[in-house]
Amino acid sequence: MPWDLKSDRPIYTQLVEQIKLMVFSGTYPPGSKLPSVRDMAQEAAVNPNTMQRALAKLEEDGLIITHRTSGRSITEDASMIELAKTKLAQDQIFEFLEKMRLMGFDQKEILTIITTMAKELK
Amino acid sequence: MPWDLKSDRPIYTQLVEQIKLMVFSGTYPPGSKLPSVRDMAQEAAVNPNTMQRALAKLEEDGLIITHRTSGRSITEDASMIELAKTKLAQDQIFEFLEKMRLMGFDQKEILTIITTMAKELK
DNA sequence: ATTATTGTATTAAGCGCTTAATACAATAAT
DNA sequence: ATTATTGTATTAAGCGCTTAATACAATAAT
Repeated sequence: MPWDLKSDRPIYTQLVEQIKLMVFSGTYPPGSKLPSVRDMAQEAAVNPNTMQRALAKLEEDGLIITHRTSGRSITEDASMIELAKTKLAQDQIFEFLEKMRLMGFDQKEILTIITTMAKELK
Repeated sequence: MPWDLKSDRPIYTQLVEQIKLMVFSGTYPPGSKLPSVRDMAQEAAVNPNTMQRALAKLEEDGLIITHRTSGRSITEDASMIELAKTKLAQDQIFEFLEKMRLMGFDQKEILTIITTMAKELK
């Protein structure tokens, strides 16, 4: 099942984002083992080099740990994951509110629209 | 004043987005004249070719009209602008809600977080 | 001990984006 | 009539991203 990748942004940044979401949602719990670079690359239908680049970025951020020859795993630090999750959520909201503000919506309108849509999604 | 451009996405798409926001917010009202490609390029601190590309995209979307030698202007069709504005807003919200859902937040949490942040921004 | 799997590195090619330097035709401004 | 301004087009260069094809060292699995 190839992942949902658009062409309007570098692929590796999208991989970083999607893997982050999987970590935050518990698809890959703290301490769990990740598939190999090659397997993940095939799963996402990208070149291993590109997946490698995404994983390297995640390691740089401290979310993932590399064990030289036995693959990679998610950090054991659950509170750190929780922190990163909260930060991502806040960044998303801030960016969204800022864009809506620039479009000329005021707070009241924004809240009305979002509650309506949230309910529609069941 | 150079515009706020990041390096994680093509510049021309960011120009499209920012110009759209200016149209939606009324900075450039329906029917109003736009500065020349060269002027806008200098204002945003990008190459004229890049700005040209952004403007061509906006014209393709019908938001802007080109008058061969007397520059460009915003469409007179105010209702069409309003429609595009609403669509952009909904797309933003949908994308945001989807990302939050993938992170594992439920509706109630999302609404709590966003109302809190919206109030903080005054 | 041998084999398979791990992350990692390198090289070459192709692609789109961006910039820079020009040039041109059409026409608005003078 | 002349000049300046408009959008537009072209060419060349550089850059980062992505892929493909390999290769290697370390070590887990057998």
